[in-house]
Amino acid sequence: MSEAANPAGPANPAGPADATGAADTTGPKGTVAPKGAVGPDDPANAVVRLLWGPAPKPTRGPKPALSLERIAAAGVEIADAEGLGAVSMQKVAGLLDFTKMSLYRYVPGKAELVALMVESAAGDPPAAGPALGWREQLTAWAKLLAESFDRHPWLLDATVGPRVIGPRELAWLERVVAALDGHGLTGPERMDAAVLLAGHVRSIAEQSRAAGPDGSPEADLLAALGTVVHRHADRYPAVAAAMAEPGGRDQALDFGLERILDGLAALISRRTGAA
Amino acid sequence: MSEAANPAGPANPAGPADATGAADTTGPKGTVAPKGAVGPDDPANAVVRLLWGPAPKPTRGPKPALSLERIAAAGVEIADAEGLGAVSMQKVAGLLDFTKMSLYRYVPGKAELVALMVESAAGDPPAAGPALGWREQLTAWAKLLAESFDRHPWLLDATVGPRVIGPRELAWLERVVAALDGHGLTGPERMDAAVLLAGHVRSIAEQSRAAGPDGSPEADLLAALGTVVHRHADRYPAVAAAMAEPGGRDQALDFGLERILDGLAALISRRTGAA
DNA sequence: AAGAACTGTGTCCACCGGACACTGTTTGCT
DNA sequence: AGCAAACAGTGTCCGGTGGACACAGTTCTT
Repeated sequence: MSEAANPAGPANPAGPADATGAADTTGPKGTVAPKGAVGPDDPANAVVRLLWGPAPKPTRGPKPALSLERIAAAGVEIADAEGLGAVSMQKVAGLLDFTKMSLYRYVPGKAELVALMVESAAGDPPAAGPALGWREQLTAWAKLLAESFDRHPWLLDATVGPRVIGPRELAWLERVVAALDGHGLTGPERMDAAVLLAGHVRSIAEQSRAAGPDGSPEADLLAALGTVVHRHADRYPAVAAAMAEPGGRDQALDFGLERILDGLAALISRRTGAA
Repeated sequence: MSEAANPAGPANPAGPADATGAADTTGPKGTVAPKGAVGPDDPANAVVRLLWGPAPKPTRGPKPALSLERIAAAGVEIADAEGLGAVSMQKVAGLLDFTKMSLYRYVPGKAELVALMVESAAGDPPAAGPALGWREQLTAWAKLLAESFDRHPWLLDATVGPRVIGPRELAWLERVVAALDGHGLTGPERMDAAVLLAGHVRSIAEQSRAAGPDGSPEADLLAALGTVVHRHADRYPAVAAAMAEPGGRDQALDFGLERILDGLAALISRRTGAA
């Protein structure tokens, strides 16, 4: 109880600034790492087993007092409140009244913790609605995904870079591909369409996070951008003019969505002959 | 010379795993931070001054031995070679044969360093070609942006989260908005179109990074995904079917681009009356 | 000449992820 | 019934990180 006693010791509400990415290509395991690079089972398959694997065993030692679910939930709680940068092993452990190292009995490392958090926070995709047309299905899908990003903005940070995707995330992909089944698109095209759609929702979520709720510190960034553009209006005339026009903010999601769906509709009607 | 002597001491080619985001909303300055939250000049305006200048002063002390350009270039060099996660103050300083703390004379913190790196690594957008139609301009723009992400994959990590955008980045935005001028779109619509386009290129770049060059460790992730999908083909039938189909990979960028441009063309022709 | 202003350095700190040896609990096997 | 193996949680340690701060050295202005 000595280490994780008071998780909020000194008065620093946020962790240290941290803008690093997840460009970990050589494997996080071991300082020496005698193995070549990616063995057949150790390096990235750990997270595969965690996300997909069967429960390891009903073995005999003492019963675990924790669970992957509780750990992931604690991480999500912290990330929701203070951002992904504030999620650390000690904070998560402290929230559960355990020591940091005990977490390593369940999770091989921080990357895997984040992967579990993503799976936990990503909701379920909309149910398969065979009655609806593909366009309605994809629209509902995009709106729901946007809500997910809105509820857990740190998902944007947690889902950059090469990583293993989990069952929940794959279920989202499945919904899109399934909705596009039987409209003349090839397999790769259906996948590409899914990426296109997800990418759009993602970038809109990022933009709306940059704008901030209203009086938030992020709002200053937007204001700063406005100031800067206005002050250099000679170098950026088109942007300055576009920003000067009044008009609906928060239309970005729908705008891009309509454009994408129009483009898909054009392709589909071209493929299926006519209407 | 004692601290930054041998930057590659123990044999760990990559830094520790790090998947944290940049969700720093309460200000990186000060452990106590007596100020409210975002004063009128201190917190985020530092990076604005850095990116948008002017050069602070031609003052009198000893002449600086470093420059923002050299520092940013060193950071870019490290990030290109080992990823953004490997960029640390000491590594950058070591590469320049300086001490870590000397960097803080030029750069208020790591976040600002990364911002400078982004500005330095982001190339220039294609020149304004008034002779070309909007569609050709946007196509060229997207291809060039994709190349930029391909040359510096860490840009994907460095450009997540709320941040101040720099002159180079704004120039990219300007090109898109300018290309769409005079085709019946409103200002916000032109901006939304830019976000749509940039988001697509971004997500494709992310996907192609996840796929990896060929025999890279990232390729294993893709293989793992294939295995997993195949093993759970009952739960993800549409994805399994789509992935089973042979067909062009690396078409994702063009596919989405064509869809988006088709969608924009539809809107434009609707707005301008006819073709 | 003198002093102000600035640059680069050394030392310190809190915190991070993680290794590892250790104690204590549980349980299956004999 | 006993016992040893297997497992859970802990404490301590380490290298690395971003950053604060006081200090020495250099240069320009007065």
